[in-house]
Amino acid sequence: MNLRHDIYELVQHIPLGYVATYGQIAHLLGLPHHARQVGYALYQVDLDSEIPWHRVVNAQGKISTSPQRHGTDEQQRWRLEAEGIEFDRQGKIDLRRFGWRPAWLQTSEKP
DNA sequence: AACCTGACGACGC
DNA sequence: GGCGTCGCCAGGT
Repeated sequence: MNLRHDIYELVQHIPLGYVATYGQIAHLLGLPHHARQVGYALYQVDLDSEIPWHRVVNAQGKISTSPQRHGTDEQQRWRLEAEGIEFDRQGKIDLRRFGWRPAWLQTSEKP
C-alpha cells in the first residue's frame, strides 16, 4: 500500500485520551526519517474523517502550527482537551502522561 | 531532471 | 531548556 494509507491506518489505533508524535508514527511503520511525510499526510485528512488526526503532535508535545492550517490547529487543541488531555502554560502536553505506548511493543504483536 | 516546499526531528550551543 | 542549523524525503512545479 502507499505511504499515506499506512499512516492513516496506524493513526486510527491511537486510543482516545492519548497522543502520538509524528516521528513515532513513522518509526512504528518502520520508516525512520519520514516524520514530515506523516504531517503532510495528516494535512490532507478531511476534518470530519474517522481518523483521529488530532491525536498526533510534534516531538516536543506541542501542536504544530502553520498558516496553511487556517485555524484547524485550534480545533485540534479543543478536541484534545475534550478528551481529557492537559496543556501546560506553554501549550505543551506531558508525553510521559499522555503519550501513546502501543501494547504490541511489549507483547511482540502487530496490529 | 532540477529545484522548492514543508502539521518534523536530532543535535549543538 | 530555548533557539538556530542542518538533514530528511515525498510531492508538486
